Amino acid sequence: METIPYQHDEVTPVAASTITIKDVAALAGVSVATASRVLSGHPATSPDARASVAAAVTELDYRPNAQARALRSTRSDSIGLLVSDVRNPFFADLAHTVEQAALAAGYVTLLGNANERKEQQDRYLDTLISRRVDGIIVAPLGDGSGSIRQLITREIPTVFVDRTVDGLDIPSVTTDSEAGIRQAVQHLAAAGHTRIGYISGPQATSTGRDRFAAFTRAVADSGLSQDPELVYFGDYQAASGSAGVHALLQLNHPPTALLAADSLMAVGAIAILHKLGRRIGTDIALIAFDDIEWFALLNPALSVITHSVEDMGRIAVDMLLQVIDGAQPESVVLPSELIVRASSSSNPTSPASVTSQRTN
Amino acid sequence: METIPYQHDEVTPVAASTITIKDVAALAGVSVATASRVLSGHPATSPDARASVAAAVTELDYRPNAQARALRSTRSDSIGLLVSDVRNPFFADLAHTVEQAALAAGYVTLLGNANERKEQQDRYLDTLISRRVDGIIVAPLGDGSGSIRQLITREIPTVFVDRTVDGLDIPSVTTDSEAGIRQAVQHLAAAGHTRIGYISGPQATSTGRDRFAAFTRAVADSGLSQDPELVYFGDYQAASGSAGVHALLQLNHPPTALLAADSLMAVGAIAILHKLGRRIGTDIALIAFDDIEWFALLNPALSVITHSVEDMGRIAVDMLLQVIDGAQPESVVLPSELIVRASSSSNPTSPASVTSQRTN
DNA sequence: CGTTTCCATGGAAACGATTCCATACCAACA
DNA sequence: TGTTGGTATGGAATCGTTTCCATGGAAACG
Repeated sequence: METIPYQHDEVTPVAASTITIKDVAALAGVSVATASRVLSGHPATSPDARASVAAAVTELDYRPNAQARALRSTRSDSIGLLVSDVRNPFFADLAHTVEQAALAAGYVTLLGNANERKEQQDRYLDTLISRRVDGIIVAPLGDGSGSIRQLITREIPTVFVDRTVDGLDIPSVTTDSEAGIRQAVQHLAAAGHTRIGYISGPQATSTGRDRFAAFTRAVADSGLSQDPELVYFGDYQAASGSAGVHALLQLNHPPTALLAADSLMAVGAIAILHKLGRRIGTDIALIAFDDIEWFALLNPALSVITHSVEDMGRIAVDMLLQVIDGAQPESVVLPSELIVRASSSSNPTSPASVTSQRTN
Repeated sequence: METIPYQHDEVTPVAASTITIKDVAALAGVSVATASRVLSGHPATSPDARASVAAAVTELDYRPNAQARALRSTRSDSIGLLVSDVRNPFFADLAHTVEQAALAAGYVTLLGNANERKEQQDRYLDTLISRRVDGIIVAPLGDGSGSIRQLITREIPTVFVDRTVDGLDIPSVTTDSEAGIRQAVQHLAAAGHTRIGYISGPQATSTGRDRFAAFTRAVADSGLSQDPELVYFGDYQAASGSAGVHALLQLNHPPTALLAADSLMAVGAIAILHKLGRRIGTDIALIAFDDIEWFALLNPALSVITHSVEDMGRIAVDMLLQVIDGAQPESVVLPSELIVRASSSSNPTSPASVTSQRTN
């Protein structure tokens, strides 16, 4: 691809490998100290100094070195956001909200991706700590072991988001899965389902445990089958959703309805149900935790348990700023709610789900 | 939420507000210089020194200050990735691939989100430059004005990804849209469509321009209608996909097939087509640029023009590492290809698309 | 045994900002 | 006029590293 090399069609500084505040001060005819004061908006500066420094800055096209500034002032004006999986639309949305909210407050966001793996989480935590970010928002994974403990020992401002870690006293903003899951189970029970298959998240995450516990309670309270075989433990990734459906449909008494604990596993579930020729909303009911924009575009539209990712991100940033300021904000629990669409409209008398069909 | 305060159930360093290399050196009984050499793997160190420093490091749980290191060594071991929109699954996947590839090469990735807006792109570029990242991968927006010019004047290692900017001599990895779009148009022409509506990306992006040009050429070469009214200019966001469908269907001679220039606009298009009761693949054909995993799960499954985001991310990181090492890699152009699914199986004789239906 | 070579080491100077402290100036007051 | 007080300024220390340079000792060579 031929491109025209850069042309000097306007006055640009020569070479300018590295321009420091010293150069600015020299050109402005003031000391480094004064230049620094002007640049950081210190009140004790004369109009003269402000003018000449400003002129020098634009002429030299000076950009302060954030490293040096952070080293001396112990603030980096950056926060870290550690999510479990950027490809999960829920976390992509969260990243977007957090990043925008942080930017508005004058912080840049460093995004890390744990890939649902503890060692990657630890690696990124170490990196973020090493870079001396001013605070960290993390959707944690695992128990309190490993690098996560340093958040406490080093007193690094931290907020947990979506998930928590038992035994760590860190403010969090999470979702109350209980309400949404209860509504979903009751909704399915009302349609006559007695055997609901549950594709659970990993028990190494608090959401995995909480949602599973909520499901267990709801099933018991509604008098439905508590057959442990109806629960498949996945890992919040699409492939495990497929595997879960596969396993559950092979049971002697397969479920007539399915509840997937997150959106990616729901995607996996839908994919394999399509492949097996099971009609969602007709042969089998399906509800997913997490609302994704295009879930409503599926045919049939997917019933979901929704919770506000915008609120979660915004509040998390808000809380983190408070922690950075030395406050100790209360943890926040956001509501969840069932949205009924066509995918959960089937009832258990549909023909295809009565007999168990072996698939390979 | 009651949690048990952190317990000292193992030997942990006291308080440890900030542990520097000086503390490590003191405990190890060596000088700071030696400690530094051991830590950075300098060959000129004795086994004794290595052992005692290593012991001190673990005992104190020392983490080097990345700011200070970067300040002195002018390397930050970090790269910046500036994408147009994290919520776009294509860029989420790209972010994931880039981040993993960079991590493998020992770099952390700072993710910025331009939100398809030039001022946010400039803001993030300034920030990344300020933080002295070792290199930048950016899916650029707009012309060569604003902060983007600094990438050249400051000689910052940069690679363009997905998009380019005219007149800037920077290596890039992009997709050859031509082939895929030509296949799509020919496929639709073969089914008898003569009026294809095109929901274009913004002309401020190179992909927006390239794909539009490719569409125009393909339509001309296939002898189809070149009516300029059949083109709607969107902004790569979902809402503009809806707006585009709305506008195109209101024409006196509405199109019988639609081609959307990216996945988000396709999502918007699908949403409004559902709402209007137009059956995709029956009343109207639809093809989208960008393949997203769940596009195949839609009913009818969506025909797409696919290109490999994994290759793109991997190659971009690879090229950036080369540029950082002082090389000048050649730009890479990846292929695109049509995948035919059910959404483009309709032909123009379907009833609903013959008359123009006013909608509001 | 004397000289050269090599290697491990420590002192100290950077890196580029912020910030403490002392100073010089000017206005205001007694 | 002499003291006070406030304000703008510059010099210099500092943040936590890396790295240059000099040094000392041991090994290797003649």
